[in-house]
Amino acid sequence: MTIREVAQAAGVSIATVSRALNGESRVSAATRARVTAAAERLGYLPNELARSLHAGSTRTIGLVVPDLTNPFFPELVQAAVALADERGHLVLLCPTADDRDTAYRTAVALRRKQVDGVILIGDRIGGARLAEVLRGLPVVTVDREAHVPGADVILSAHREGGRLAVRHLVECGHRHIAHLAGPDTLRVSRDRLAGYSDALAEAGLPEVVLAGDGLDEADGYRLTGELLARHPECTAVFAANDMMAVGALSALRAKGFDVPGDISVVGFDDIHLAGYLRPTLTTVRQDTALLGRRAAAALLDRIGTDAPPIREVVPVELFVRESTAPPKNTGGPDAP
Amino acid sequence: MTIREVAQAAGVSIATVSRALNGESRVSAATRARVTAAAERLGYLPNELARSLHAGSTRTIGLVVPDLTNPFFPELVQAAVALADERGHLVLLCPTADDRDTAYRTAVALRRKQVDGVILIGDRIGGARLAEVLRGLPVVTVDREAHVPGADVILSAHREGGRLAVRHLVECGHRHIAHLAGPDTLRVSRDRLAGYSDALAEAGLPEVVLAGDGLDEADGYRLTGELLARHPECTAVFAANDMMAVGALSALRAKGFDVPGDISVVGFDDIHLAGYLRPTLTTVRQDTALLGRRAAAALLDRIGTDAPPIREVVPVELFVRESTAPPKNTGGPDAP
DNA sequence: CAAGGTTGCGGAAACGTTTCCGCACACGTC
DNA sequence: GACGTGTGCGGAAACGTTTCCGCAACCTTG
Repeated sequence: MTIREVAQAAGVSIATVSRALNGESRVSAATRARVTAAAERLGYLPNELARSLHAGSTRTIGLVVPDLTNPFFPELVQAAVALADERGHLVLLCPTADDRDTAYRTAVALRRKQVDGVILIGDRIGGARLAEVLRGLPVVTVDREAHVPGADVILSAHREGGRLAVRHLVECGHRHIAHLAGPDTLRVSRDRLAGYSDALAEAGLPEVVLAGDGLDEADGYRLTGELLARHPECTAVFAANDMMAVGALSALRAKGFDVPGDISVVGFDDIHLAGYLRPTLTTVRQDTALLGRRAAAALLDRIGTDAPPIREVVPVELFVRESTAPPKNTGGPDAP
Repeated sequence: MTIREVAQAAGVSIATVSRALNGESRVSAATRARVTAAAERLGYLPNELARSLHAGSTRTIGLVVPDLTNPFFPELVQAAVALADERGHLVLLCPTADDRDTAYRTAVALRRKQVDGVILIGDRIGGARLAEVLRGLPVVTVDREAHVPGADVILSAHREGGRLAVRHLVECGHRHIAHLAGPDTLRVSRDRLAGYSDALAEAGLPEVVLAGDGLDEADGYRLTGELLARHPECTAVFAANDMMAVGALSALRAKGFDVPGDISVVGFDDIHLAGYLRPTLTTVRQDTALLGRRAAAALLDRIGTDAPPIREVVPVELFVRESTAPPKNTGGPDAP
């Protein structure tokens, strides 16, 4: 079903069909009616390929995401796609398994498809080859500093989140607050640690940092064991993420500690599980949906215009639940 | 960077460039070397739009999914995209919010983009208009019977899953097993209910079915209250999904019942939470990744060929955890 | 050495749009 | 009545490929 058949059916030229259907001026009401009727009757749908080839724009963007299995990403992806849709763009979804080569291959494929722009999510991709193949294309990176020159950067306020979490513990009255840190190869780990340090510096309190190789439950469990052995004075723990906090809760339960009676625990991420644990977990939530929306909006704003790259930090929010309370012995500000 | 510039740089015609880069025969080794060198040097990437326009195939498929926020879908999507990638296809991701109009709009957009095929996921979409716009295009529907004529159908074994869950309870020795059903407007609810009935019929046991308006925690909580009031003889509950099972656990805890001591509970879906509840939840897991892989594979198999539509049921698996045990009073087969 | 086949390559058509340019015609104006 | 002005429309170019067809040169074969 091509424009030619519509033209024939309406008894006009293809140029006129195109003008009539695109709302262009310079076409009489009568012929426009005939053309739209014919198009309707034949079920004509313009071939977007041909349109794009001519126009040099596909109204399609690429979304490169490490791993949808990680619960952090689906909401972000959903929000980004929804915003793109609102603004008339489709999204090519490309999981990369957080792998540099795959990311490069993907970028090449996206370029060949002539996408109008690319959103890059994830910490572990980048590199000169990637930057090279993306050169000249609008790019937005999410949750990592750009290794692609000229890219917009949308970040979650990890550092501010760490500060919020620890400030909450300080305000509860805790004086010895430990941090179960993630690997310092990850920016998020470093930023959350920095926030922890900020808050303790503000309050003039000492730091106790235990760093793990990973960010999962096992790391949290193990580090908590070490913590109890080496720093018995601590009455509160800020874990670098919720899964480590889950491990911490298990370890504390195993050793007979009450949470939050003996020790308070704060996590980071607000995974779904957090509200179902016993006790429910105080944690910091990233606004993943907003992150996705802002990333897509930034990209679409940049397409067409040649605005300078922006850098935007999306706020996080502290959710106080059952796992934090004033310390029993020392007494917090609210204690008698 | 077009093929023309490469041709000029290599001192040959564009036809020769095309042949050289596509591994076609009929081009001498010397010129091929010159051409590939020039292409490499200039960083030439073929414009896939033009290729597709000519070839009538975009190597792109559409993936229409209700809602990525539902933890059922991301893994499925990931697997489908991964398989498509393996076979050289890209994926346009289209969330529909489970809405008929959006699904229709989406289908139109995909058709205009000339996708080679479409995977439709979700229960609530369909309709004559959708079928009309998709006519002639390879379509695979996942987890619902096709309302699109000629579509392949990939299903999870919901009925078999219900049967497995209830058979497990029967084998534990339960004689009064209730079902907390979902709304009968949903095929999954009906199928799981059917499996429940199958297993009880096999065992010659009576049915006790309470149906809710939805499938969430609140429904599970409310129905469990009714169940305890009206059917005190029941020692086991099969909930239509895990969230209802979570509600059931809460209700039972609230009324002072021990799980599995007094009452056993089985869910369906194996959501992440299931392994973290107290007690951990016995449940049936759909193989969402396999569902996604099979859907994508079926679609790609169908593109090009004109094989007849297939119908495939992907097996489910029972995960026995802490929430099920033989009944205390009556004694199961293992009881003294 | 002529005839026929093979090899390597270029010209040009085709895919389906959009849009520029130009043509014909009607209309108003001097 | 000649002349601009504006309106409505068609022809054709262009977007960047792939591929068909044809042409020249070479090789084989009798």
